[in-house]
Amino acid sequence: MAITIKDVARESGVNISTVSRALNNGYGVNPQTRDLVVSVASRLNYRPNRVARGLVTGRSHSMALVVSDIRNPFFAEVARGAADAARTDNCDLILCNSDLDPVRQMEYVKSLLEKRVDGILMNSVSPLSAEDQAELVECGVPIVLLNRSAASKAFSTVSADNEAGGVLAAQHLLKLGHRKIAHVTGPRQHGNLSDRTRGFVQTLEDAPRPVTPIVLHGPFNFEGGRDLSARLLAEHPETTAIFAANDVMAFGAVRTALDRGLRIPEDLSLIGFDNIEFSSIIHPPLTTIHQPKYEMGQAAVEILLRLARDKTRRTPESRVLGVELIERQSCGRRS
Amino acid sequence: MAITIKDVARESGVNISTVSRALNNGYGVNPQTRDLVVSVASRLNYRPNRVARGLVTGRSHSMALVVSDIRNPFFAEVARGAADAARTDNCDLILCNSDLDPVRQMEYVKSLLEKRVDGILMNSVSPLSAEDQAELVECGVPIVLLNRSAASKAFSTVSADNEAGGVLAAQHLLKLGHRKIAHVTGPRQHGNLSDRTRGFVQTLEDAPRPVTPIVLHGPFNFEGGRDLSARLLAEHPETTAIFAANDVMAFGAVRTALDRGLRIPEDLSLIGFDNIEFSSIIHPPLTTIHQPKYEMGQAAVEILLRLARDKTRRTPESRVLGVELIERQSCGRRS
DNA sequence: CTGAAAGCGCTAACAG
DNA sequence: CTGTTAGCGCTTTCAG
Repeated sequence: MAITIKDVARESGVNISTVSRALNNGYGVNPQTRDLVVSVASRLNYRPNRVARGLVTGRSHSMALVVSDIRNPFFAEVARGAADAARTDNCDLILCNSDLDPVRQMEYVKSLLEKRVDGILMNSVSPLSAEDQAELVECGVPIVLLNRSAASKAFSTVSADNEAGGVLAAQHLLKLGHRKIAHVTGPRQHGNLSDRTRGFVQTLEDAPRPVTPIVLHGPFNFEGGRDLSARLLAEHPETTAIFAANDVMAFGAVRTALDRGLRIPEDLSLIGFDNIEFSSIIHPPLTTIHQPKYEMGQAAVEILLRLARDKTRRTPESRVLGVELIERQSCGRRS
Repeated sequence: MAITIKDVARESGVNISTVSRALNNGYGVNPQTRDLVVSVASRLNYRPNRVARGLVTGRSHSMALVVSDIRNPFFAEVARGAADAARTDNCDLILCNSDLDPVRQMEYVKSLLEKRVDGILMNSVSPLSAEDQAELVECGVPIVLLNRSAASKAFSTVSADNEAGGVLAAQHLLKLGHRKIAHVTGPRQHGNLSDRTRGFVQTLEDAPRPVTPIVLHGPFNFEGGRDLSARLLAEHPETTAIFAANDVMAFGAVRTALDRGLRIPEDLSLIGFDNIEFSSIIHPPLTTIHQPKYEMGQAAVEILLRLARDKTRRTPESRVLGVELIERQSCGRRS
């Protein structure tokens, strides 16, 4: 069996509680005994059993991240921010992939609750039934959501300022003189996306010389971007600029443009959203709205940590982080 | 306080050990009492405390994944495979990012050992000192490495057949008639990479009409691929094909080629390694050697699971998974 | 089939 | 400053 606090106590000739004190806060213990205990512990290669400790303290020192799929570079970046923030409090991060399947998501959450995680960071609760959502609110473990959803008054949330991102995209295109503008995006119900769309459309319509963009909804992925923009350019070949709801959809639009022999940005301007790493690698480097993904993960875990400490007043807390226009080479003046 | 097994016992009028039996294996308990207990438990919304259980059973039901950076799409894919495999045994996956910093890596490992994880999946131990490596071997927790390193006889390992990948790349280029061939890769000490290089170079040299490739070492990233191939093409403009040690380096080479006005594959053929998602999205779609990343994560966790069960004979176990040539559009016949 | 009791390894009062 | 003691919530003999 592994070596325990008892062994250290016996070997140092003191009581286990003294060992515990010496090894933890260390205060209220004679420096000499403390040193002795510490040296014995290290000689025996003692490793405190944190699960035992967790049982008595009620804190597991672990947080969980439930995302649809870690292979999505957006979530990978969030995960890194979350893991780094967790580490500052000696917490570790449990990774769960839900594929947005409500059943899987609840299975994971239940298992996490049984493991007594100190907090859960989730990308969405919208696929969940009302009962399941209610259960989460009541469960006693702090939860922060990675967006603002209808149900989110009861949850803490962290999100980027999606609407402002839409505004930025519209302003940029307007400034470049575009008048035939389109927007390809994901499903209508998607909370974050409709904020982007709203900011974008409104800004265009409120312009001195108003523009009414064409808005197309489809799958929120590469194929969606590719197919939607193919349809768009077939029906509206006069289009000079496209705002894609995220970078991957923009990549799909790039593919379509290339396939149709269009040059970017000479014939078609393209603007994305997210600023994932590959937007600077792809050709042409993509102009996009930067979302502070790392910082979002970080902020979420910071909230979780605070909530985990204050077992008393646990008011949901929300943060909206700023976005930024990253000008690269996929947008040009109206041709 | 949360509701415990005692509450369920009291409410059902049986002893806690009966509750435990009823809720777990359930065998050796009267079906009637079992049903009663189950219904009471669900009525009270009882959540078994797995940390308490872990304390007595000695299994935490969690695995850890220590990678350099989850934002690397390669590791994200491995992570997904690992998480899915872990889930089949109700284990969860703790994510740690080391940035290949030996200090950080050992900090994480120690913390994981204290948490009594059932196994650790690590991308490398080579940055660690000999003492640290020895400590890992002795630590009593199964460890599997994501490559075959010098020290790895003592560890279980899972890796792709890197050498075979190099062979495949060489054969493909040879078949297309290339004679002026180069290889851009990462640092010399990198175990996996030297296997790729060896397979590649040897195949070229053993060909009926032997070719001696130019091999360039540099940073194992986009910039490395970009800068190395820039140097290469400046000094050896006659080069018609480049094998990059991974896709991201290949993307760097694409950038360089485009910057120099070269067309791919007409003027320059390019082949990568990994088959990350973006290699099919980039233009032109990249021909590459597919590494079964998901399956590697999966296989590693399967080994860990087996080792975690057999606390007795724990022979390190190794698996080498096959690779595959994915033909896309970045390679053409010698121009 | 069920109950009683011991104990996993640790922390946290409470005495002294 | 240090030892004693009582658990944390659960599983697991061992009796019955």
